[in-house]
Amino acid sequence: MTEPLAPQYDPKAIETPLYTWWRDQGCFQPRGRPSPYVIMMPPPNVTAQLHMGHGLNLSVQDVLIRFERMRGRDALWVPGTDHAGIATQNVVEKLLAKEGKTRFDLGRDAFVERVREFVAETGTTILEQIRSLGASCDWDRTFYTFSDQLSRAVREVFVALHEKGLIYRGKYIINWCPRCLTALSNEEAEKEETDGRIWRLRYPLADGSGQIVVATTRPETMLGDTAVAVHPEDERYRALIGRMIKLPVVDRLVPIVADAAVDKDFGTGAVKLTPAHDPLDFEIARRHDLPAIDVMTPDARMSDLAPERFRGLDRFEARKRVVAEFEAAGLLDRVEPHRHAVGHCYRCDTVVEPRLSDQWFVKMAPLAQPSLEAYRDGTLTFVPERRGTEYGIWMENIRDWCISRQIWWGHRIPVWYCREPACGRTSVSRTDLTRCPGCGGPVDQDEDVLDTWFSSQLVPFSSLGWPDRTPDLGHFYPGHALVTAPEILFFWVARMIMSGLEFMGQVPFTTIYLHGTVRDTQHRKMSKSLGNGIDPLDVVDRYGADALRYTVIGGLAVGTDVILDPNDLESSFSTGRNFANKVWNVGRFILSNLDGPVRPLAGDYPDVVHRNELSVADRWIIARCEATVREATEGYERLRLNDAANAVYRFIWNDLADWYLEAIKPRLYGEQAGGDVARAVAVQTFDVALRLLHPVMPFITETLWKRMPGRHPDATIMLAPWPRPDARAEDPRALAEFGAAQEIVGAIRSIRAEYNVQPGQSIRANLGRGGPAVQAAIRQLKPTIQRLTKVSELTASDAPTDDGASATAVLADGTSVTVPLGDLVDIAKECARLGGEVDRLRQAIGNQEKKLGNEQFVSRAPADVVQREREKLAAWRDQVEVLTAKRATLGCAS
RNA sequence: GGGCGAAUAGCUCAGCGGUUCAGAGCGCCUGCCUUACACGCAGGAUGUCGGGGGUUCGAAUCCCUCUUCGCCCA
Repeated sequence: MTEPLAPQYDPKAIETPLYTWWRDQGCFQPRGRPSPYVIMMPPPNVTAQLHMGHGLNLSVQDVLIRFERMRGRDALWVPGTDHAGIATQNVVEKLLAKEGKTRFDLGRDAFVERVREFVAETGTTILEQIRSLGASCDWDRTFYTFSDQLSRAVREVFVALHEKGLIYRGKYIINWCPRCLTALSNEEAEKEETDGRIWRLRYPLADGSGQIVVATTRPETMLGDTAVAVHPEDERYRALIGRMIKLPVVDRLVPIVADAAVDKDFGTGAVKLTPAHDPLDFEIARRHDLPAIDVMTPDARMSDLAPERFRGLDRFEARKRVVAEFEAAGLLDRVEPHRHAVGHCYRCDTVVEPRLSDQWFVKMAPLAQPSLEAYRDGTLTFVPERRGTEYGIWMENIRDWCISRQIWWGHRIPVWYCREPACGRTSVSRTDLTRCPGCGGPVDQDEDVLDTWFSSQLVPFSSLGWPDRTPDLGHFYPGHALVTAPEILFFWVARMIMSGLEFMGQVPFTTIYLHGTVRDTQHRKMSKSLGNGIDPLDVVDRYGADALRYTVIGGLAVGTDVILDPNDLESSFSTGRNFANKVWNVGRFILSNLDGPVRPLAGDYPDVVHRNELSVADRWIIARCEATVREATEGYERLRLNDAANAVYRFIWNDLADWYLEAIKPRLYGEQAGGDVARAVAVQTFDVALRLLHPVMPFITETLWKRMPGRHPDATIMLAPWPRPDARAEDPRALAEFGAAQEIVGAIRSIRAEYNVQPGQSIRANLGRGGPAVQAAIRQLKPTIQRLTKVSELTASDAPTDDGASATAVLADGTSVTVPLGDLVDIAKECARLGGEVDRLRQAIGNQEKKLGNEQFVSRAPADVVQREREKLAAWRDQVEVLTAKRATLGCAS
């Protein structure tokens, strides 16, 4: 640990061993303190590979958990994986397809076994990948939604809800994926804006006395039509209500019915009713006692209930044929383009087919009510706020949740049907049944499995041991923050809240942080199929986890997306990488300038540094450090992580490195007295900065922190106390005085650059007598100013210089900064430059005079504002005076 | 169709309910390998804060409207 540090930060040499060390030391585990702070990781799918979305999501969680851990909370971050029913089944089916097999060739048991093997092999890959990001989660508590423990919770919840009458089975229109061959919930059927068409079809009246034109976006479903509906108050059709239609193509007689659910203004105002293939039609049909004819097979081909010539045709092929037949018969009124939202399967993007089928549902309204309350009464906080509005609207319009899936990979529905026709009893059971509890006859378990989210929603308590009342459950429930992407607000977050309230009586977390999405420079979501993804492991490999973390956290304003360029990782992550290197070198510089014990800055020690030993620069950096503690702490607390990260960035780079370390070099090198004090201040403020930065950049901060003097080998920054604000460190005077010195240095450097003074060349400079801050700066920081500007002789005098060939700048308070430059000065150029300044100021003065001459402003604006504006005007007038005097000296033409 | 959000330097974004707020990072230009860092140092350029209207002494900042883009829900 004492070998010299490399001039460039090399994350590779550090990160993996450090992560292992942390883990071995048990740093990621809670310590049994009284105030827990808990985050549940949104479990990635067992089939998932780490992508930047995870990178962002995990970085945020780790920042929060590390922050709270350092603040003394008993921090627990629980990792886990999701068995991901459809997704995983799809993956394995694809593998089988390569062998020319289907899951049906294997049979259910063998297939499930096959998936289990697959998961056993690859299911934890992503968890290992997560480690390379530095995630400080408690691996001993890793959960898996399909483990025995969590499966028990799933079954308990199903049975309990059923006992409460909140789970029912019925024949309804659900979203069906014809590729996955399963039902989907409303949330899983993602609406996508699609350019489609409206076909207007003529339906002749049965008696040949006329026709009615219906509008549809799915003509093929007319094969299953059982009625035509119009609005009861629609004058156009009133006379037709009750008459019969002879359906073309299928030659079926169907009635015209009236129902208020029909939208008079859509299409022609007359709709065809296909109860087996449309939810609204289904509702209307129920009210009118109309039959439902299912004309499609599960894979969306025309079924035996369609006319023979259509049977076996794909739905889109059937659409063309139906339209062609209408056209041939002269019954196609017209076709219009139409943009509408079409449901797509969220796993395979196939167009979802509304389909009539027998499914299990959860009755949601009773569960939603308390969850809505928890939002309204402020128990739940959404970040950003507007997500709460979405949540509220969704809860208010809650619809029942279709939870059965016709797949094989998942929690099988714990329902058994008696095979004895005489009994036929349906049993819902916590334990597996082999005999009917009623008649003792043989039973068959329901074929379906549960929606994956049915188990994910339980994670906040099932991962802690529920339904057993474990110590973990008592200590760590309810949790605190939930960090995820807004896409799964309804899928997952809302349902966790509902189940948490139902089964634990308390919301599972109180803060819901919904971060943005990682996109490419064209603002497209990163995805495998677009090939615009960024592999976080690749980024970590090249620039280190800290660079990745700083880049995404620092660039993440609340609720906005993170834009990264997959084609230029260098420019995407250079901010983070460069900053890591800066931190490294600040540490390297400080450490390499420690030649002995470092005096403490505070505390009851004989060698403690007394306040009167501190220079202005020392007091300035201490005050700046203090301000940074406040800013960063507030940023983390308010989940404005970018503000926190950027505050520390500015402190380390712009204050500590650019100014303070430069200012104290003479003291460190022994050219000036006070080296020991400078070392003490540098060590102390850097130590604070490392702690403030640790949540965002854990590896580099730990590495440097451990090398700071007097550190015990087992100490870790992860458990170092969070810096506390200390009002005694505030120092407005030091801020003003050092600020004045910074201004002076800036002015002289500008002049040097303007006139191309060689960097090595010394110059002279004179400062006019300015305000108190400038005077104090000259008195106390003269050597620093000279050093930073390479000025050999710095005078302070209001007397005009004898050398007219000089360049001049003027500070905000009217202090003139004059640099005699002899031949280097081009008088004409200097005159023009100063003239430009004067013009600019005069214009500002004019505006300011107008503002202050305005009665309304002076009387209505707050007094301190007016006062400040007056001072501004006075300062500008001073500046003009100084500049015009200088122009006179140079003999500039006015 | 309904609801919501965004539009600020070449790029990505801050600016958290009005009067030093016109900023940061990256990029760009100039000069420097100054014994921590060229992943660096110093200096510099760039924006009628999407258009229009309004409220006000004063508006990127509040209100209305239009345009463009994005998200959610029907």
